[in-house]
Amino acid sequence: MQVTTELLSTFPSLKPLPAATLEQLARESGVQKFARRGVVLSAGVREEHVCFLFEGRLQGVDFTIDGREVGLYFIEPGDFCGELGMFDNGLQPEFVIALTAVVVVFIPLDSLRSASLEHPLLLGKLGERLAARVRQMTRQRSLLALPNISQRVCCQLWLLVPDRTDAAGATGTTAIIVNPPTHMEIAIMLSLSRESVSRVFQLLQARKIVQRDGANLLLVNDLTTLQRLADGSEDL
Amino acid sequence: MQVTTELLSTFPSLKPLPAATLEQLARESGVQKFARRGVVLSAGVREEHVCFLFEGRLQGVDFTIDGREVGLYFIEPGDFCGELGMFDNGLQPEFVIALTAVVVVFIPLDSLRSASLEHPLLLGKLGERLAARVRQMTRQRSLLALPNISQRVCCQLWLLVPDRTDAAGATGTTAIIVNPPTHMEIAIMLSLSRESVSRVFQLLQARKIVQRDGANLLLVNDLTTLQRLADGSEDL
DNA sequence: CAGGGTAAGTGATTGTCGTCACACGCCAGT
DNA sequence: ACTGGCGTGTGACGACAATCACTTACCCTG
Repeated sequence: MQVTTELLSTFPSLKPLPAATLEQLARESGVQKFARRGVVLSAGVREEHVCFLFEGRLQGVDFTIDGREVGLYFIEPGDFCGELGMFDNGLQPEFVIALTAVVVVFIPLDSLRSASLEHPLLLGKLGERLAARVRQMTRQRSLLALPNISQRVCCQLWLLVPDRTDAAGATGTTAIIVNPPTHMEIAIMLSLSRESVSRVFQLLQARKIVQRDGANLLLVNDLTTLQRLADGSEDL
Repeated sequence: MQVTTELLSTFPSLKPLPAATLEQLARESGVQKFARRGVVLSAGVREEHVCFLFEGRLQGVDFTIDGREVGLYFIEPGDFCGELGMFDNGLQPEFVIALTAVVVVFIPLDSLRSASLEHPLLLGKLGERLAARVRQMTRQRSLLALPNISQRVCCQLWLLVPDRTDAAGATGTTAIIVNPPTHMEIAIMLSLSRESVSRVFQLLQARKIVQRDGANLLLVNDLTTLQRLADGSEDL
């Protein structure tokens, strides 16, 4: 399908590029749709494109030797993935799959490489993204070391809260998580069983800390307590 | 302490740089020694240096909210850490501590930045390093999801084997790990208790798969079986 | 409206791993 | 030679999370 410069400039990392460069990129790129559970990038192969997410939600996943699914990170619209190939010649380390129906733009690594030669800014953006990945993975790694399972779930939930601030009370005590991950998705992010996640959610709902609102809305009624549960100063 | 260009050129990432650049870097850098357990880089602060390891061994560690230590990666001589600051303006995400007495060279971010403006190669090296970090963390993450504890330990052990190849038998069946991590260090890498690691090692030693040789040498007598244990085709 | 797929809730059971408590050997320092 | 610290080995015990096996609810889609 045809890619327009307008489409490309919806992506924050590409927007600063001059029109001519965007046109060049647009010519060499392609749009693609995937259904839920579709495999957008495959692990173990040399992916020759960076994948920009226009619509929907992606997840980076890996698999253990014994076939267990492992959740790594989420990708939201406007963000991208598969940028590792820009930095070395290795293989794509993880799968990227569609959590919902998605629309993505594939830009060839080569095109981005030549674009970034003229516009180091672009390379900078890619570097920032990679650095953010490392930070996110480090945070997630310490989550996994929490021996208390409820705390782990609460921490993850806390990380899903949009624009949380460190000062708990200051921000008001309620928030909304749109399109929250399913229990299963949370479970594989935290190396837990789905049932365990489900049971933690039962407790959270019983204490009115969170509350479902339809299929794709999760209300966090008591941010303060959630944070206290997350940082371990309170037990569920 | 004074840094010489000879010292800097022992580092593979810096060696390709022209002499003039190395001299400039040398003038702005410093050597420092740390005792075992010394804190080389601190999490949560803006580190203004990249840290090149000349001698000894470093480990990246983080801490959970409840104070548990989390092992992230090892740094061997010739390699470096703290390069995240080159890519964004964020804080150092993890601690880097000395596992043995170490000698490190601190090069200011600013110096590296100006050097990399003239020599994009250097930036490339830093990018490769970052990409390698992401790959390593991804691999480690799937390790953590293994439900079987012995398999987890065996996998980690397998990763510690120098120049292992995928073809198990082809490489001969024995290897040597120099300065193997302590049980405790392995435990925090895998989010296990020290005792559990100890017990797995007992089994491995009973089956003559590994064998200690003095304090700082671990012989892997049966690489083939170790690999089978690691990939789950055999149980301990 | 039936039917199938997916998400979620729940109880019973089992196995495992962390914790605690201790002992041992080794080495460096005084 | 005594000490203290550290790395390690080991048993007993209890807590707790995974697993299994259902059920329920909620959609799409035909």
